[in-house]
Order: sequence, then C-alpha cells, then structure tokens
Amino acid sequence: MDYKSTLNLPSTSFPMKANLPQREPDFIKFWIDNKIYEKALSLKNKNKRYILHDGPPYANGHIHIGHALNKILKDIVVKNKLLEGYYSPFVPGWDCHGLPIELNVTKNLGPNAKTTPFSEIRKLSREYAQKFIDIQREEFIRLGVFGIWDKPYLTMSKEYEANIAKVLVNLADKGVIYKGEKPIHWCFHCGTALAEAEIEYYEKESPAIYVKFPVKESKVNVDGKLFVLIWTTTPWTLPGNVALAFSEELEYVVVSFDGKEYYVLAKNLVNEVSYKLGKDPSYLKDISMEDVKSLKVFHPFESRESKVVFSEHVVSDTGTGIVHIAPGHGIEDYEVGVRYGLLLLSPVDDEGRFTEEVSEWKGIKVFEANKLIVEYLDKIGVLLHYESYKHQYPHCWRCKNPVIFRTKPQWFFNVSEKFIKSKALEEINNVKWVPSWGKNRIESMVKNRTDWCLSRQRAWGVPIPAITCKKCGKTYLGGSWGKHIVEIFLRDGVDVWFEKSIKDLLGDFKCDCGGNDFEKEKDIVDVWFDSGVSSFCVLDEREELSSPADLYLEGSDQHRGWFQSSLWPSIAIKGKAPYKNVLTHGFVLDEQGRAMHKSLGNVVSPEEVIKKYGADVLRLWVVSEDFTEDLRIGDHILEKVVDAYRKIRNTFRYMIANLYDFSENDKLPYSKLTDIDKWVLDRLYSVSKNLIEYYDNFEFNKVYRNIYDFFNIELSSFYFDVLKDRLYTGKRDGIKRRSSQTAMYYLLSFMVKFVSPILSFTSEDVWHHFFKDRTGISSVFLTEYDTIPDEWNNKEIRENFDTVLYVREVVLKALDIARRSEVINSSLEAKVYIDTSNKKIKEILEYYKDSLWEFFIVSQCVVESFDPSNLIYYEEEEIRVGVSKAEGKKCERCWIYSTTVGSNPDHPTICSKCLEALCNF
RNA sequence: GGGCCUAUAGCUCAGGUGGUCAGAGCACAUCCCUGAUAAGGAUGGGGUCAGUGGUUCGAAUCCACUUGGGCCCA
Repeated sequence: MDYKSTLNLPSTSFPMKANLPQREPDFIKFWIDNKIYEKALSLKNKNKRYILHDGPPYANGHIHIGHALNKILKDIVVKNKLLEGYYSPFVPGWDCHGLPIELNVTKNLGPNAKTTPFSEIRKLSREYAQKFIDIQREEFIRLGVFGIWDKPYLTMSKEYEANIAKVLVNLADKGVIYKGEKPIHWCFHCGTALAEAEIEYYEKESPAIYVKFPVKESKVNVDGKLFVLIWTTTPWTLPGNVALAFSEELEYVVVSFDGKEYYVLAKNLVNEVSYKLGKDPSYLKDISMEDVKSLKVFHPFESRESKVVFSEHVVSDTGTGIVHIAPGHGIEDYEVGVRYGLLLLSPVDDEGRFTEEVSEWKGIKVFEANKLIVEYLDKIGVLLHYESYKHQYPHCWRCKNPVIFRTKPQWFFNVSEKFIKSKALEEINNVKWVPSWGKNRIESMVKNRTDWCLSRQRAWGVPIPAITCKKCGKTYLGGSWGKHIVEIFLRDGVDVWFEKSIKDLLGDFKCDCGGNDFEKEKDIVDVWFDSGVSSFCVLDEREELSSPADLYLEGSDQHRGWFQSSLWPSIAIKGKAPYKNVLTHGFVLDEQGRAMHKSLGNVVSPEEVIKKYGADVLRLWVVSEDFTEDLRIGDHILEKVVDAYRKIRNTFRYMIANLYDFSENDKLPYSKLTDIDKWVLDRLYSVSKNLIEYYDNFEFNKVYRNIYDFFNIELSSFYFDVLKDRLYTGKRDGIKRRSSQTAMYYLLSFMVKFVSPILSFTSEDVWHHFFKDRTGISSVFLTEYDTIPDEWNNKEIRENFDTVLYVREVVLKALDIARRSEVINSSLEAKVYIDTSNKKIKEILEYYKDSLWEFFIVSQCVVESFDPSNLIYYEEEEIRVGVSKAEGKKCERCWIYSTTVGSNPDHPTICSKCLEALCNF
C-alpha cells in the first residue's frame, strides 16, 4: 500500500521562489486599480489621525538610495499606523524651485541663455521640474510606498506659490523681515550675482602683501613704533577694512627686525616673515591676550580705527595670524562684522570700479587698483613686504573671469531677534527628537544661527512682492500692500509679478508720501523658505491634514536644513514648532563605510537593487540596519538580506501549506489546545506586544530582529519541526492536529500583518494566497492588527517549556555524539534516556513524559535512572542523557521506530499510532 | 580648522548606573534528513570589544588623546 498518500502533507500554490522583480509590479497594479490605500484611509476616516509630513525631495534627477531609505521608512510608519487603526494620510511632496533646476535649464539653452526672458526660463524650469516629479513618483511607487500620489504637493503649484508669498507677507507684518546688506559673489564681467554652485576655482596670481597697521594705544611697551602686521592677497579690499581679527587660540609676539619698528604677529609665523624679509629678528617678546586686547589700531590710510576682534576662522598656517576684516568683501568677514556690529563698506559698483567713497582710486577697476594701492602703501611707509602669490581663486563659471565679493541689498529673516530665538529653543524642548542627540544638534545650530538671508538674484522661484517708492524711497512688503498683492497672487498666480507692469499690479495703492510710481523687487525668495513654509501651505491648507504634524522624518543633514527652515516661520507666526516628533536617519555608505561617489564606482542605486532582488529586499535591508546611524549597502550585505528574506518567506509558506485543509470553523478554543501550542501562543503574545512597542518607538531594527529570531529559533527550528509528525501523520481532524493548526492560524494571521509594513509585497502575496478568500478582505492593508488575547499569556507553560527546551539542548548534543559515533543517523532512530538530580526539572519532565519523544523528535524517550554503559552518554550540569538505538522497527508510514510495527497482519509495516490514523482515512 | 555622530566575531546587531559581558542570529565548517526539498534539522570553530594612555582592587562599559568613517559648517 502507498502509505505516503495517506499523509496530510503540506500543500500550497504559494511559490517558494518569490521572483520579486517580476511579480512586484502586479501587486502595485492591484493596489492602484483597487485603490487600496484610498479604501484603507476611508475605512479609518473617523479614527484618530497620525500625520507624517513629507519633506519634499528636490525634483531633479532620479531617486538615489538615500531617497529610497527615506521613503521606505516613512512608508513603514504610515502603514504601521494604518494597521494600528489610525487615519494616516501620506501626502508626498516635491521641492521644485531653485538654482540647480534653473542652471540645468540655462545650460540647455547654451549661449541663448543670456537673452532668454525671465518668463521663458521660468516656463522651462517648470517643465523640467514636472518631468522629474513624474519620474520620481513612479520610482517611489515602485518601492511599494503608499501615498496620495495623484494629489501630491508641489512647491511650484499655483496655490503653493501664492501661499509662500502669503507667509512671507505675514512674517513682514510680524516685523521679522528686514532689508540689509550682505556680500555676495559678483561677476562684474557678466554684471550678475553668482551662487556658490556657479563658482569654479582656478589658480590665479595675486599680489600678496604684508601691511603695517599703526597702533595708537596699548599696554605693550616697546622702544619704537608699534604696528599690527597683516597679510592679504586682495589689496583692493583694504579701503573696506574696519577691523583686525585675532585668534584666541594663538599666541602672539612683538617682533622687530631693525630696532625701530615693532610688529605684533602670531608666534609661530615669525619664522616665515623673517624668511621672507631675509632678516633675523633683533627683538622678540611674547605678549599676553590681555595685551592684544589693549591694542587700539588705526587704518593705515583711512582716518578711522581698525577694531581688534576675535574669530575662530583665524589660523596660523600662512600670513601673520591676524586677518584684515572687510565685512563687505567676504562671508567670514561679514559674519565677524555682524557679531561685532562693524561698519559694512562696499565701495565697488556693478562694473567692479571703486565708487566715490574711495576718492583716491575712484572709477578704477579693483584688480587694476591692486597695483596702485600697493604702490601707495609703500609710499606712505606701511608696506613691509610684497610678493606675487599663486592660489585658488573663485571664477565665474560662465565667463571664467575672477569674481569678487561685494554687498548688495538683501532681505533677511530676523531669527537672531531675542524673542524668536528663545521661543525656538523653548519649542525644541517640547519636541521629541529621535535619536535624542538630534536635539542637542539642532539646539546648538539654532543658538549660533545668524539672520536668514531670504533673497536670491534668480529667476526660478517665488518673487518677493516688495515695492519701493521712486519718489521717497520707502519700501513696502507687508501691510495693506501685502494683503493686496497676496490676493492677486492667490487669484492669478505669482507669475503676474513677472508678466504684468507695476502699474497693473498696484491697484489704487499709494505711497505714504503720495507717490504712485514704484519699482518692483527683482529678487526671489530662497528655496529653503519654500519648503520651510510647507506646514502652512500643506498641513494648514489640506483638509485631510493638520499642523503641527505628528512626525517629520528626514536625514540628519536636515537639522541644518528643513527642520530649521520649518521651525523659524512657524515660531514667528504661531509661536509653535510645526512638528511633535522629529526622527532622523543616517546616510547610506558602501560596504567599506565610505560615502558613495561616482568616481569611486561604489554607488548602489535603488533601481539596480529592485531589478536584481526586488523592492521587498530593499525594504528588508532598511530594517535590517540601525537607521539612526549611517547604513551600509553592497552586494555582500544584500545577499545576507536575501537569505533572511527567504527564511521569512519560507516560514510563511510552511504555515500556508499546513493550513490547506483548515478553516475558521476548525479552530479550537484555547482551553482545548495542547501545551506546545499554548506555548507558541505565549511566545506570539510576547512577540506581538514587543513588536507594537518597537513599531511605536520607531525601533524597526528591533522589529526585524524580533520577527527574524522568532521565525528562526522558536518556529522553524523547534515548533514547526516538532509539529511535522502530528500534522503529517496524525488524524486529519484529530485534536492534536487541529490544536496545532489553530495556533498556526493565529501565527500566520498575526505575523503577516506585523510584517506587512516592511515586506509589503510578500505580505500581500501571503494574504492573497490564504486570507483573501477566507475573510473576503482583498488586501492585508485593509485590516488591522489582531487583538492579543490575554489568556495567551501563560506563565506556567512558559516556565515548563523553558525547562523542556533547556533539556532539549542537552539531548541534541547527545544525539549529535550518537550520530557521529554512527549509532544513529536520523534522530528518529534513537531512544533517549534522561535522568536528573534536579527535582524541579525531573517533575516537569515526568509531567511531559508522554510528549518528550515528540519534542525531541526521537522514537522513544524515558525519564528514569539508567546505566550509562552500552549507551552513548552525555551530561551537562545536572542533566544526564543516554542514547541507544530505538526499539522495534521503523514504521513505513510515520518513520518512527515502534515495537507495535507488524502487530496488524493487514498492515505489517506500520505502527499502531498510524493504524489508528488510518481508521478514518 | 570647528560642532555633532560613529568604531564589539565574515555580516547585521545585543551588551541601563564599570565586576560570569565577551553574547545573539545569520554566514562558514562538519554531520543528519530527503514527507517545508534551489527547503528542513544538529553540532562546532570564530572577536586582545579601532589604537594609546589614564581613573579604579577591577573597563568593551568612565576620562583624555590618536586613527578611520559619516553629516553639517568653516
């Protein structure tokens, strides 16, 4: 007889091989065609909200692995909240304005760029951004990310743009926007301001000079004239000098080479100066920081003081350890100037010529003036040394000419204003930062933050709707004018600013002085402001959303970026942070822990990973690492993730296959379950509690670990292995089999849901193969986590099995020895003897004595004192184990050895247990 | 150059307030099974906890410095 056909072997069409790259698109199609996310949301419409607000990626280029990491993490949060029963709408966004897009557009225009009108550049930029929004949207969807993809927010949408202007006007009304000056890169050849990205560094030859600044007063006593010595490669910036910066980290000395003139400079640069002069010092003395602070220094040719200040940016690798400060001609200088309240001079016009403020060289281009200034310094006796110096210098990317720093009027957001800054710091304290050091990080950045320069001299962005009266020079941004122009923007879009004349926009607005002839502001607002006001333009505007958001989740670089740009406007207008929780993730590095660079050839793209392994593998990778730190990725790491994926998939498959003949009606009540099934439900109870806690704390790596370990240790290697006998050979609807199937049904139902925020495709695959028809629910994402019955929490069973499992370890070692001694091959060929002096253990073993053979997967197991001779013997701690060949013959059906084999002449090759099972076959 | 973060077996990770803390899973090797089968099970070998120097009776765990790596600034 063919006994194999009488077994209840696992049966399923759920494929072992996932074939994710090919099959995942079908699930995406299913989700989209059946509007699964929309349905899930509408099911939870009345429930508590959970708002994760998307930080908009820049609409330029394809997504990289960092984008994938970010969106997958967000998706895990959103799906988990959905399954917890929250209404969690995810509205994806894109950052659309800004220089990189404008540059790509103008690059494509080639030499025509200069003559292309603003409005055309804006139109092309808009098309360019839209193209990449469409590309990136498909790429995000391919990752399995749920979101309201057909209604994302775009910072270039008509409403969003108008709202940007509205928030800006609101801020102006709050009195935190002001007009000031700031140095910018300027190409006087092209007559335009340049952004950092438009600067190229080339070698340039400049005059390097040592200049003596006369000291008028000090505590330093020398027998001659005292000077502070500086070194510069831009003599033309000297007319703008207002200060001399020292470093508190350096030591200074007074040195003389001729006994007549004495110079203050950094101690460790004396040798360099001495070498250049070709003279040894005739006098050298340390001076204290107090001495330095006592110096009252004057400008070498202007009749004003050159103030002594201190700055960290002063170093002693070259020069004199004292830096001449011209706040109008350098960013660092400017910042020092802001800190010390220094005069801001920028006596240079658009063509790079000195203005009349510098009467001596008025009208002369600054680079040509260099030579004249050096000659002049020499003439008045303050030039110590001159040489030609080659160094890296910024040049215009377009015309390749050297650029300069000069100041232009700019719009600022006054964040250093006391009230705003202290309010911001207070609010930072009310936000939960994950990981916790994020708070420290943003706090120190906020503390040191200087005013935010909002204006950009560009085309692709939202105009700053300010006007200046030509008659009296008064500038308007907020007030009734602001209200008026925002109304127009909301109705017609911000493009009218560029397209219409000021007269058309003005309405009946008049200047306080009575004038009605105005000039339009040409600058646009910084892109960081665009995304920074998203809580106003998205959370406050869209019905399904609200502010403050429950969560912002971005890379740790956003402490400087979006988290801050979002904080300031919200603080200034609402007095509140726009978020309750802020979670940051690290950066994705290669397997060696190095940043990815095209030149290193170590870039891993999400597209490649999906093509080779599938999105679920990428999703599993995300949680297999600790995302609060930097993450590593590469083929070796991904292979490991694939292994883990296979294990999880197979565990699901095993459950599905063994439940092929089980339905809800076959479920047994908890009280009827066998102990091992009660044990596994106790494990499921504790795993479930853990998982919910881990999910809520964003500890996804622990979620992964807990699931993976549960599948490997408890389920695969013990529970499922033990179950095989009763599932395959037991009576089809026998109590033991149904008991285990009941537990397995819960395992499958609970775990497929817990896994679904991570392995969304695979979970849906499982759902469709098993639960869809049984429940009538078409998607796992239309369900919620199962409630965890408290009766599963069974301390007694747990403790019993702790003991059983401990003894099992010892037994397995004994079996291994028996196997290596060639006493047995399969563990079913063994009979096991166990004895222990531990009363408690013995009690438990005796209680389970009829099940031990099953737990250990052997044919016979006895608990009694035994003679170890003639047995394979092993002991550990108090456990003594003996192994011999099992008694009786191998049953052809269940493969267990039994003395009952042959007792029935009709079935001479099978055991009594199998005979019983066959009765109702 | 500065701020923040980071360094534990081949990989991914555990190791509150210092004293069985040198762990887990996977991978690997060897063996078993062939009724989860391009699956399943068992046993085993792997680390001077980046380095140096301190504090301490005692440090992976505290402190300092160094080195490597990352983010943000300069």
